[in-house]
Amino acid sequence: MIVSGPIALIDANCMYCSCERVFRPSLEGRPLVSLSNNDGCVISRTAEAKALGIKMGQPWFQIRHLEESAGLVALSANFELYGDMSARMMSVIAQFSPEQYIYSIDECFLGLSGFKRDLTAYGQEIRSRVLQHVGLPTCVGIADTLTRAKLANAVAKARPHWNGVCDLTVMPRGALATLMREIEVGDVWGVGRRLAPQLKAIGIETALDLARADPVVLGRQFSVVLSRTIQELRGIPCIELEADTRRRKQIVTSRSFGQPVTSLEEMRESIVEFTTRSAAKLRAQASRAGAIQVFIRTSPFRAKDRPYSAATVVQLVTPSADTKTLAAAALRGLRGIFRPDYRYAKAGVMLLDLRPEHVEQLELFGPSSALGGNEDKGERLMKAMDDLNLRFGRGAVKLAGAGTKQAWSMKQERLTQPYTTRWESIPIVRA
DNA sequence: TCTGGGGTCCTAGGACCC
DNA sequence: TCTGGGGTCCTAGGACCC
Repeated sequence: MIVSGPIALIDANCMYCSCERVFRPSLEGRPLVSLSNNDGCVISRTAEAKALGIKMGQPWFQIRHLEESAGLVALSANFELYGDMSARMMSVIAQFSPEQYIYSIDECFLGLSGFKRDLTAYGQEIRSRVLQHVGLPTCVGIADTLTRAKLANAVAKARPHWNGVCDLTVMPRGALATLMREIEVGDVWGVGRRLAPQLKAIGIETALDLARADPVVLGRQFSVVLSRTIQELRGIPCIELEADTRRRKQIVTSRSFGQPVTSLEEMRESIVEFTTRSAAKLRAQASRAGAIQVFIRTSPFRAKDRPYSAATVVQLVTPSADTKTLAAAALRGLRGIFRPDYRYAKAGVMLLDLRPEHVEQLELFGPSSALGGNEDKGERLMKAMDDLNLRFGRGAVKLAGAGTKQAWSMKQERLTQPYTTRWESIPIVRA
């Protein structure tokens, strides 16, 4: 979708931290970070935290001292809250265009072709309505290609005098060139930390340098992805967004453990748990998996531990969305790769070869649902499990194999309430 | 002591086919 | 000294994104 005409990219400012501030206004103006699972590292930071020199992805233990010395506040990531706030934000933004593409939890593209109006003013309207209805601050970038819209958004965010909206479609060529000369090549969407130094080595330092480079030559030297980025920077659209984003091509559930796992018993529990979660996501998108991958590994950061990392893919005879079937396959895979006497730091499962549930390839040998197998009963059981877990919270009903103690589960010592999704957590304001 | 999780796309190379 | 050529499919790994 979104093939031509102006595109807006709307993106929440430090989304996770802003969500927390909505429900704890006292955090306004203070340095605040949101921590990844296991309270491992920083995944969102406010301007005040950034000013303290805190980097994206920085390990928490390295900056912990700033709590005392600089009044830093750190909270465990509360994805239940952020997901719900995201849905609210997206539905407000959807009121502004029939063409919306949700790109991630905190940003979406809007198609604005045919809009005969001042787009900068329109961007301001979007910002103020999202702020009023959801409480989240946003920035808006407008341009003729996705890559330029990303660039415009970054400018709107970084430079206060734009007041949160930057529209490149009305910018004179000379001014645009000047702007692009001020942006490092590594900050261009699609140029990551591997590519950036290589480009700089051949004299391409800024977004403008990249826009003026030869897409054919660089395409050959690096990749077609980069040549598309160049075209997009020049204002020629060539990156397509898929209309159907809801149906994933693979589903992963993995976690770092709160404490090292050494026993097969505990590892089996975690694998059943991860499979359970993946299978629920699979059913929610009405798909089945043709294969499941299991992976386990020790910590890459602990020099004292002997390193070990392994993965294996187990093919299913018939594609399935049944938690029991998938868990059995995952445990078979685990048996093949598990080695005793290692301190495992992380494990996960990945559902692969996904296909819509109504497309069924019958098994050549053996029973199948169409031939009077057990599938129907299993499907009803899964549906009942999903319904119960939706109503009473995830984990209300699960396989016994997932264990009840879950000593390996992650640390979340600074978790806030899911203010918008649980009755008992809804904030009550006393006058 | 303590370093996240979930995705997509592209490419190179091997297996296999005629 | 001699060793085909062209195609497809699959997988692992790399790069990128948020």
